[in-house]
Amino acid sequence: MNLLHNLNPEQLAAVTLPSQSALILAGAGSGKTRVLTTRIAWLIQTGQVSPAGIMAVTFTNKAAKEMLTRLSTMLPVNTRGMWIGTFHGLCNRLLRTHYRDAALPQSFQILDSQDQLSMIKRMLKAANVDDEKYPAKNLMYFINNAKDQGLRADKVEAYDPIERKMVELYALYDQQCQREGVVDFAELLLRAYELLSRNTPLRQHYQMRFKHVLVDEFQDTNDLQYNLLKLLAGHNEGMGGVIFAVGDDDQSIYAFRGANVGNMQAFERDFRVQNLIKLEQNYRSHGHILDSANFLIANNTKRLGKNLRTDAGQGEPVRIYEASSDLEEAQWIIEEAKSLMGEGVARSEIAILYRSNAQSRVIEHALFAAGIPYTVYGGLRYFQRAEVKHAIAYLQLMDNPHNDSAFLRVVNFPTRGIGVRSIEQLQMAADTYGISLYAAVPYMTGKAGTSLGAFVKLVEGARFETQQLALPEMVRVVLERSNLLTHYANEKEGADRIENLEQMVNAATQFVQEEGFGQFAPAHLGPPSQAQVGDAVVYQDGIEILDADAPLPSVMSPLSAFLSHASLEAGDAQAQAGQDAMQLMTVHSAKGLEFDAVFITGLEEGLFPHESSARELDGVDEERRLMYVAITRARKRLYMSFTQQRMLHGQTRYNMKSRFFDELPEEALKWLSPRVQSHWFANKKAPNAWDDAAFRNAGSDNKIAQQLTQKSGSSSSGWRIGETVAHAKFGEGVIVNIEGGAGAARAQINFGPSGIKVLDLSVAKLERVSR
DNA sequence: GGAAAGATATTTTTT
DNA sequence: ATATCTTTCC
Repeated sequence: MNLLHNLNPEQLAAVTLPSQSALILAGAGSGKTRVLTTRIAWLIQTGQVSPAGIMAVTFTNKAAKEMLTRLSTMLPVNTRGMWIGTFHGLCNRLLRTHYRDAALPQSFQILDSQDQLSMIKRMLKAANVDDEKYPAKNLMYFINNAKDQGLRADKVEAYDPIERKMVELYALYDQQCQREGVVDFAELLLRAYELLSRNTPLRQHYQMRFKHVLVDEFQDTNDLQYNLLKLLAGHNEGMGGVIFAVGDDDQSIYAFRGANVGNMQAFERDFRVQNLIKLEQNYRSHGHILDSANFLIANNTKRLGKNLRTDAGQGEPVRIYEASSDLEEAQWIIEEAKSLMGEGVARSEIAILYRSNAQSRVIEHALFAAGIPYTVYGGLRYFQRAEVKHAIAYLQLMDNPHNDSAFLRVVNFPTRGIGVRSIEQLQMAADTYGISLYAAVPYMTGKAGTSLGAFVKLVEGARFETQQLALPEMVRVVLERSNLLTHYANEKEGADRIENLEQMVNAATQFVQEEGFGQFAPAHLGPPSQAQVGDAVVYQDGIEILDADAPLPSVMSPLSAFLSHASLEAGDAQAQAGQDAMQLMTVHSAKGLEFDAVFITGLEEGLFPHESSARELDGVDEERRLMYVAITRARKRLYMSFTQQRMLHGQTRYNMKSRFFDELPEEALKWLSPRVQSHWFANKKAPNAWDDAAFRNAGSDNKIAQQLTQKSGSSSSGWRIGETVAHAKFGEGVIVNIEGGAGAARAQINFGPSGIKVLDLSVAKLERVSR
């Protein structure tokens, strides 16, 4: 079978590049994943590298899985042992293998964001810190931010007393984590980075091993991730590691969580990239859609530069609708969606996108009322649910009793008469001796001592009893001994929770099978020693290196592995009923997906671009990239909508239409509601709200528009709240409020950049812009 | 220990 | 409007 079959010239060039670092600028829908996986397969097939010499990094488990699946269809190799995974997954593997060198306990556990926050709250309380002045969330952000930049507390520069205190608390937090044997997400990466940078033989070992490092979504890397990659490639040591980075600066939408697009330019410079390949052939969208995307994104400066092209025809125009309210916007979406489904478009091929989650509600209501099946992306994932986290906490305590977060979560759940008072005492004892809560239990006396002692016995008993058991049975026993099942059985609404708990046995079974734990030593042998596995233990300069060919089961117990898995892979959201349903999601979560038809909703100033983006450096550029991502999700049909009036935080808001409309090519658009001319004011043209030609051209589409057009009344002044008007000095604005009766009416008008003005309607010269 | 009332915050998200 | 967290009261 020929791997290179059906690749276009750019793709082919990228796949078959010589062994040098390269940057692949891969536009939306340009076959990025295909190039990445084919490159790996090609390198292996041509004998340039063995599967063990490859590392491929992604950001999400989904992307990693996708890569593995595709790779195994291309090559007859066992992908299980390969180093393909997320940054966090691979760092976890590295740290498990070298836990001693990384100064971690063998069964260290991973805190998810929830655990991290609760741990910080606890720490603030214990340290008697004013949580008004130092909110736990801020501190968490501060700590993660520092770690994402590779900075320990002693390296963070503090410029004021507040920051100095935060740094102090950061140090305290790290100490506490170390004491408990837990690491947060950022710590996984930072630890791995420090491990490799301090331990030269180890670093060199991996540098020699990974001849080719491939990185997906490179524009999303943060500073720490980039530095880690540099380290692995032996960038400063002439180790000749080769990085194949694939990314798209135009789709960089995660600056808010530390992603640094600048890494792309830095990479080009640092690695003297001679091979910059642009994948600009788009295989997804029709012409008008692609033109819209190209036009829009051209408004961003600081681009590496890229223009997508397609062989598909122009296709349908992008349809735009101005609704009178959010409710009516939802109504319109449903009408259009129904007509699409009438044309044979599957429900699951229709996506409704919004900038923020709060917008989904109205749409959901409308869909529900119309009886159309839909699924909302996001929401609680399986391993995040309270009952599942409780069960996990018992397992965590059995594997590492010093995890205080786990301890506190279940010490009195289900209730066993251990109240706040007892916990306070216990906490004090733990603080006094600098030990974990679990370890402090023996110091407790009296009634508290008895009940806490009973809890410890419960955990120890469960551990003892399950020593001989395989993971799924172990889970089963824990569910029963913890009394979680009985507890929820007595609850009114406990049925779903019980089901989720039972589900955990299946999750464990599946995990054991997929990760190959079944064929290795059962749990009662404990984690197999390296000698038992006998797999490539290398000694260099007295430092023991378990070669990473050793699969996961040889470096950790099934339980530890399962707990890692629960933290690193939170699982799916709702048990998705397999039925054909419309897809609702934020623009962010739509990244990487594609649909036949896409609705981009709420295109209003303040919402999209979001108002908070105005405050951030290059914030609007990022919003524009977000819009670019949204547009490029669509294959055949694209709809955009905005509304004059919308409920937000319990208040009615009147927003202007999004500036992004002015950045789209007119000839690709079809305004379904009476046309709002762009830039008419700047061009000194008369407003022509009722563009008759456009209206007539709208044809059948407009039946819906007409039906839905708001008929509700204008005020006695002749103007209506929500209406867009133009003023000679202030430009376009939206009427936010009208005060006073006929004759003496004044209007509050939001002119966006010029602010909100109160104008006397009998004096001010206003022009209608729409309707 | 748990329900009820009051306070608070509300962009985007993965690991 | 609403969800979530905190305080207050039985």
